Amino acid sequence: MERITIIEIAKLSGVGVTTVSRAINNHPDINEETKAKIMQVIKENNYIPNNSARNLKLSASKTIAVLIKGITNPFFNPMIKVFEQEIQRKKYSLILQRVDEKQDEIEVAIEMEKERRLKGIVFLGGHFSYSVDKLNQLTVPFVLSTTGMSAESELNNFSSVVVDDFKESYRMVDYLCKQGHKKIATITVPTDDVSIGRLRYEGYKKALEDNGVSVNERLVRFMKEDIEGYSMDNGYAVTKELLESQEEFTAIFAIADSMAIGACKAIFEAGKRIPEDYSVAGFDGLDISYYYNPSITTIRQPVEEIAEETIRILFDLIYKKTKHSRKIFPAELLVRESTAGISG
Amino acid sequence: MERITIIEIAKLSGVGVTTVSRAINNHPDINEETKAKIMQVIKENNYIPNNSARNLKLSASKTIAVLIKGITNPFFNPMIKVFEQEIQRKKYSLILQRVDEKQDEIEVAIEMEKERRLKGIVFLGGHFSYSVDKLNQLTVPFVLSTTGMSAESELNNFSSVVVDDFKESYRMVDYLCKQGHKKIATITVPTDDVSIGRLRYEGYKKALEDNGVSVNERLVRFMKEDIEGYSMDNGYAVTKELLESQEEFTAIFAIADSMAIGACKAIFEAGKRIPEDYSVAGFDGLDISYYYNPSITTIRQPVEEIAEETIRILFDLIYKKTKHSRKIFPAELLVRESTAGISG
DNA sequence: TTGTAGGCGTTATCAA
DNA sequence: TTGATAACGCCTACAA
Repeated sequence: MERITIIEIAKLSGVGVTTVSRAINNHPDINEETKAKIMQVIKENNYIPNNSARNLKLSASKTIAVLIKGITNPFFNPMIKVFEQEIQRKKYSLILQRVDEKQDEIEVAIEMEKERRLKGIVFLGGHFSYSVDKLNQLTVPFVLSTTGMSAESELNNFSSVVVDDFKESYRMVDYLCKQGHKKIATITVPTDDVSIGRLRYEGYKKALEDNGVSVNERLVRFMKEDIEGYSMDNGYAVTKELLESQEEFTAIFAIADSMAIGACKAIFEAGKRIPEDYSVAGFDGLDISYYYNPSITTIRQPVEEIAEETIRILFDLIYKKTKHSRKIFPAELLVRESTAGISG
Repeated sequence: MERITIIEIAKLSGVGVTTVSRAINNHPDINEETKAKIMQVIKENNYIPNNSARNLKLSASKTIAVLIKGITNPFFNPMIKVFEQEIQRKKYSLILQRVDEKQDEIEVAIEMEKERRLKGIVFLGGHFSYSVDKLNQLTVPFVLSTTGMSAESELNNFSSVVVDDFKESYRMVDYLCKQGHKKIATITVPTDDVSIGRLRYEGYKKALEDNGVSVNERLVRFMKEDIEGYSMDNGYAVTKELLESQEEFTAIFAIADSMAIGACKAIFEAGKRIPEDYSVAGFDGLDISYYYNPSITTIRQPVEEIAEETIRILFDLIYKKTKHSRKIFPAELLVRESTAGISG
C-alpha cells in the first residue's frame, strides 16, 4: 500500500493540483462537476491529505490545545467534556495532550505551538512554575485552569481560572472545628511540594490556628512518595499507618476526595464507623464522593463553570486581544454523611 | 517572537544547515567542538525544530500511537501506565490519542499513520467494526486491546488481546445462581448495541438458561441513552427505576463496576441493605470496586497483563514480522462483600 | 474556472 | 568533517 499524493489525484482526475486542493478545502472558485469528480477519485483511492505538509505550509490552523497534567484524574473528566463542546461550537478543533508528571508543560506547549500552529492553549492542572523566558516563547494566548501557583507576584502575568485552594480548604477545616472537632488529622503533600496541595495544607493550618487549636505534627500525614499521588491507594496506606500509630483523632481531612475514600476503607477495615468514630472530609467534589457510602463531605469545585470560563477567556484573548484576566470561583462546602459533630 | 529556523541557527553558528541538522540529531560525523557551539546557539535562541517539516521529510519515526475510545474510563488508567513504561523501555515514543465515541477509530488511525509516520498502533476499548478496505489502508502493525468484536469470523484477521467477555459474564451470573439467586436483574446495553456490553449480556442470558432460570424481560434494564454510558449516574438512574417498578429481584448484575456503584447508591437511598436485601455484582475490577463500601463482587480483568501482552505482540509484529496473534486472558471472579447467598 | 511554480523547514545525498 | 541542493506533500500567488 503506497502512499498517494495530491499529484496522483490530480493526474487521475485529469486536472491540476490546485484544483484538487480547492476541492479538498472547499474553496469557492471551482466547478461543482469537477469538484464532484475529484472527490470521487479521492474516495476511490482512499486519499488523505498529509497533515505534516499542510501544517508546514499553513501559517495557522483553528486548533486549541489542552495540556493536562494527570489525565487519569477523574476531576478533569467533566472539564474535558466542556472543552470539547465549547471548542467545537466555535468551529475550532481540540487537541488533548497529556503531560507527564515530570515533564515541563511549557516546553511541550512551545513545541506543539510550532508543530500544530495552535491558536490557543489551556493548561489544566499541575503546578505552574513561572519562567519568564520560557513563557515568552509562547506566542499564542493561554489560560491556566485549576492550576496551582506559588506566589502572589505571579498572578498578574497570565490568565487563570481557579478556586482559592487556601480559602476553601480553610473553610472545610473551620467547619470541622465548629462541629467540635479538635483532633483533626490531614493527609496532605510533603512539605517540599509546591502544588495546590500545598495551599490546601496551609488552609488547614490556618483554620486550626484561628480556632485555637495548635497543629499536632503527628496528625499531619504526608502522601507516600512510592505510591501514586492523590490516589485511593495512597489515602488508604497513610490512614492505615495513622490508625496504627494510636495517635488520637476524631476527624480526618484529605486534600483530595480520592484519598478520602482510601481513608474510609482503612477506617472500615479497622472495624470503626464513619462518622460515629471518625469524620472524613475530602476536597474536589468528584462524582464518587456523592456515590460513596457514606457519601463524603467535600468541597465541590464548580468544574463546569471553571471550564466554560476558561474557554471564554481564551477566546477573548484570541479575538479581542484583551489583557490577562484572572478569575477565582467560589467553591461549595457539601456537608454529607461522612462527617458529624461531636460533643465534648 | 518570530519563529526561528535551522537556517538562522546555521548562519548564527557560521556553519551550514547540514551541520546543524547533524548536531541536532546526534549524527556521528561531526566535530565535537562545532557541535557544542551549535548547541549553544540553539539554546540561546530557544530554537526548536519544526516537527511538521521533520515528519514530512522523514520516512519513519519510532513512535507508537495508542487510540483510546473513552479516555475518561478509569479502567484504562493502569493500562496506559504500562504502555508508557513499556514503550519508553523500547526507546519508542508514545502518542496517546483520544477517539470520540462517534468517531471511526480506523480513520483516525489512518490519518495519524501518515502524519506521524507511526511504527505501530494500539486500539484500546470501543468496538471494532470490521471493514476490509479500511483496514488495508493501515500499513503498520496494530493490536486490539480490550476491544469488542462481534463475530467469530473476524477473529483471525488481526491481533488482539482481550478477555472472553461472554464467558466471564457467564461465570459471574452462574455464581449468583449457584448462590441461590433466581431473580437476577441486569443493567446492560440496548439490544442494538454491538460492544463488549453485548457479549456480557449474552453471558448473562446463557448462565440463567443453564441454571434453569428463564429470562425475565422486566429485570433486563438498559442503560439510559440520555446519560453517559457505563457511568455511575446511569447505573443509579436505571436501578432507581427498577426499584420503583416493584419488580422483585434479589441480585443485580451490572456489566460495569461504575454502574454497579450507581446501583448501590440507589439501593441505599431506598433504605435497603447490601447484600442483605440485594446482592450487587459488577464487572471490570476497577480500584474503586475494592474501595467501595461494601466492596463490590466483580470480575477482575488482568489489565496490566493485557497491556503488557499487547505491547509484546505489537513489537513482535513490528520486528519479527509475525502473523496475527490472538490472546485471551482469563479474568478473575472476586467475591466480596456486596453479594451473599440466599436460602429460599 | 483552471494550471504552473515557488516555498514552507527539515533531512539525506553527494561532492568537496 | 562539512556544505550545497534536491526532495518530502501541500497551498497559494500569479498567470492563463
